[in-house]
Amino acid sequence: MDGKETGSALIGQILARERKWQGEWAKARLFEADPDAREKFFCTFPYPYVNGLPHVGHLFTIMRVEALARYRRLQGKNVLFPQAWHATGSPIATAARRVAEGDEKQIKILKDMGVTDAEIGDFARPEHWIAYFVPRYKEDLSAVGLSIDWRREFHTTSLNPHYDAFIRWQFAILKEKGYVQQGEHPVVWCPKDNAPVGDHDRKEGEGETPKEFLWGKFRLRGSDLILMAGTTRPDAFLGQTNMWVDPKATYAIVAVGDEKWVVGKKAIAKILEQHAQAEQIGEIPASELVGKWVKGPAVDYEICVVPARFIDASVGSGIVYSALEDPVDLLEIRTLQSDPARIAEHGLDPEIVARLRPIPIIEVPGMGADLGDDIMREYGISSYKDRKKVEEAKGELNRRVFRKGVMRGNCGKYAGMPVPDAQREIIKDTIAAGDAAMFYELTGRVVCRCQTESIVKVVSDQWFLTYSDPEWKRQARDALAQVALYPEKVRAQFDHVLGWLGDWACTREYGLGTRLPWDERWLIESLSDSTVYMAYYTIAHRIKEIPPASLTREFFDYVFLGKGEKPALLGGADAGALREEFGYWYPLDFRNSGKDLVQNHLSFMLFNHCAIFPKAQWPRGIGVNGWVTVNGQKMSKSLGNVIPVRALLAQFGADATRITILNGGEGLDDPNWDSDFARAIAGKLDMLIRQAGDAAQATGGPTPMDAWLRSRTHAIMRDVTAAMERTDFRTAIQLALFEYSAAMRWYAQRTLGGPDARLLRDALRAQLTMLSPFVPHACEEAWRALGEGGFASAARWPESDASLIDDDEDLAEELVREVAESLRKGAQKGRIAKATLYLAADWKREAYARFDDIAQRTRNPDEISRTLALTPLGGYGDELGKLVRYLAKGRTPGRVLSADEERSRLESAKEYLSHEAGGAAIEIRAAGEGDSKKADAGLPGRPAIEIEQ
RNA sequence: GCAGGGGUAGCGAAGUUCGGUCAAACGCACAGGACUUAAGAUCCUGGGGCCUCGUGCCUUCGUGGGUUCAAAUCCCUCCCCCUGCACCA
Repeated sequence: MDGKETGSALIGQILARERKWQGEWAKARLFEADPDAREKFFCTFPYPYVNGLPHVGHLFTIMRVEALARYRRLQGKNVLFPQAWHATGSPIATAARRVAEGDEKQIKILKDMGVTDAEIGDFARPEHWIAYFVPRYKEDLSAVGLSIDWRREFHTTSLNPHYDAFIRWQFAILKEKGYVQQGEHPVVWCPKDNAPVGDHDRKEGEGETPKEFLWGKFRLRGSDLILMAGTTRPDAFLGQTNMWVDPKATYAIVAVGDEKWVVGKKAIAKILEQHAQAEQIGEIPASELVGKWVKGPAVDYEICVVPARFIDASVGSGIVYSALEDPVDLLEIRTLQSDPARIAEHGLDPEIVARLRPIPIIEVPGMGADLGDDIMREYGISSYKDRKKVEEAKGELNRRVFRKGVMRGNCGKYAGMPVPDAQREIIKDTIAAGDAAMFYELTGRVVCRCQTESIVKVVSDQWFLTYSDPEWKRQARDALAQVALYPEKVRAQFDHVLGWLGDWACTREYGLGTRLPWDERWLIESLSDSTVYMAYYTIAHRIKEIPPASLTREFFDYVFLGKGEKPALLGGADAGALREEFGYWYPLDFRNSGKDLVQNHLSFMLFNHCAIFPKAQWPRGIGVNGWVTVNGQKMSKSLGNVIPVRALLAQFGADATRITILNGGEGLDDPNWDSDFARAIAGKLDMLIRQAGDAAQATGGPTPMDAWLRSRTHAIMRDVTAAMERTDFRTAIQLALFEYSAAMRWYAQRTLGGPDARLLRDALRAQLTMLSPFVPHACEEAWRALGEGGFASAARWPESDASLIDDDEDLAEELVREVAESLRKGAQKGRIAKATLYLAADWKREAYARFDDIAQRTRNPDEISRTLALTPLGGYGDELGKLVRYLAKGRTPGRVLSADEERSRLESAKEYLSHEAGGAAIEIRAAGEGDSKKADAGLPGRPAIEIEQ
């Protein structure tokens, strides 16, 4: 039999064991949570999108919920851990359509997930994706041994009329409170399909989005024409000096509302797509504009229209305004100013042209008033022909202005504002004043699957959740203030997000989901139908028995808000029981997700709870974690290292998988899946079970080491408990598994195999209980081997008894450990006949104590020496100096044991020490006893050792 | 670019809040030893350099500076990695 087969036999055994315990738990209904007299704990993992199977990334996030759920259960809480499935949105619908179209790529994706040829056809129907993936997803999570109450399982969308009714209720309330409003919204649009082009529908240009451009209105003197100039720098309106036009172009005159806009001809289509009615009513050559005066936004003076070689009438609006700030503009105006022939040719007034120069409006620290000149000097630019340098300089200047710029005193109400703030304000003000309009450009080329190039279209009847609403934001901040965050560090990010979140387009035209109750043309978008559904879990198992026809506004109002009379239900269910159950479980105590959801889902959850529920029902805890890496590598489809959960289970079993993933990291760091660790841990778990069996057979009575083991294990229990409270599961595992086991080993060594049987079993029981959130199957097995009844998963979390924790015990064992180590080393060099231990002199102990005292205020070695020299210890001169130098290196001693304490500990450890020294005789002497040169060399906690061979 | 989080030994990862007990916990991997017929498991030991082997010296915590008697830890510069920047799950 080769190694491989042995391995697979072993894993078979492990899997069988795990299945057995999962069966036992189910039989005992251990995880089915119903309201009772106990304190409750309600925790969730966001329902996954069911277009695939769980992988190691999902596993980490859900395991954090699982570990906490099991921990709280052991603490005696009534824990609800439910799970449901998300099908809302377009990916499944799109993928199903592709299957219907026979798309090879899509079919291959399904086959890679184990779908057979015969089954493929079924996936043309979106609902089949739910029917297929939900049971398999559940199978995987069950095989992990998660303590989920599966009775409450459900899936989203209109395919589940109960949930559908719930979401319609939620939106009815949001609408009523004014949090859903219609407005304009730019979307990437296919002119041929006449439909939005989502990322999934693109042949080219994934991730490209519409970018804002403000078009400023520059009104022509003595005319009703308005020159439109696009800009990304509206702050520069305040320093505007002139207009640029393309001298060779002929511009279009377009009627927009009751205004006549002058734009490049290509811009007409853009106006049509992004604004209402527009009609070309004429045209005007650039030559008729050059030399004319216009009045632009945000200032009260007029500026002159000037030709520029770099302007292309087919880009943007075709017209640009200038503040003569950046190198491109500056170089252009200077070449014009030094070219009288060209000035004449365009019929410009040379004096006016000569007067054109920048108006400093922005202060950038470290730069002079003339930003353009400054940056050109820095880049050593002398001519516009230095194209590359000019572009670089322009970019750098823009960056500096945006990052560090502040509006100068001449900027009126914007004076003193950082540039980004000023931009925001100016956009708002100029649009409000009718002096500007917002337009969009794509950040890059987008091509629809139908081969047509996409454009930006402004949809005017899109529905929004108004997350920009100041009052709503204020409430969300309140909700954030009262929520516990794990880790607390993410609060900064949440703070930022709540401020930054704007209105959210919450409806879609295409996909799966719930129809907007008052405008059935629209589907509710997937991030918006999952914001308060945790409440639905509390009644999910009971609501299934109620006919959908009974799920009215009044029903949900009563159950979730306690409003109105108890409604009578079809089918005889009692709405009062649902109301009670909701009241018992809500609010949510813990929700955990990856850090990517902070900026949408988790923040939305806070907002929507504020909108719908009273403060007492707002979420209490949010956990956030990093992104899993696999054996140190980033996980990605292209690297092919996205490991499905089922593959991990098959290779390592549930327990090893569970503990490995949680041991991979904590906090916001990206956790790492370490296959080597997973392989190694399986053996350790078996050992735990064997140890439990051995402990059950042990018969010994009390030993001198018992106080130490109690102290040590209770200290670890205390620390594990603290780590669990912080959801620092990695720390908890390190302590409960490795530190705790190390303590047990030391105890075994020191008692030379004769442990106190009761203490040993107590200690082991506590360890198994602490480990059961991580490796529950092995713990159950060990639990029974230990002779315990019931389940480790239903045991009582060990409570640390502070009165048993004695730091002196550790100190004393440290001493033994130190001596034993020296003896072992000595014994390696040759047989030891006798070892004599010389304890430290009392003056050294006093020096340690005084050093410790002084170190409270200073660690400066000179100062400490000087202070100590003034005490009676000063008489030890050089020796004292050496000691201080040694201690000042950083070894702050803290407490030291007395000579008597050291002596008695070493006496009681004599047998052990002798054993470690290969049977040598051990003698313990006071400092200076006898005439060995080692006699005075002992230090507190470190006796000098004289070895005779 | 902006916001947030990171960069410590072959690898993973503590330590950074409050500067000094940090050549750096713990684990994995590796090496040596014990046990064993052997392998595995288990247990013990070791892992920057130097030697006078110690209460020794030197060198290290992304880079380069600074503050301090003392910096992985505080301040500044730069480089690199992760997440998000929206209507998408």
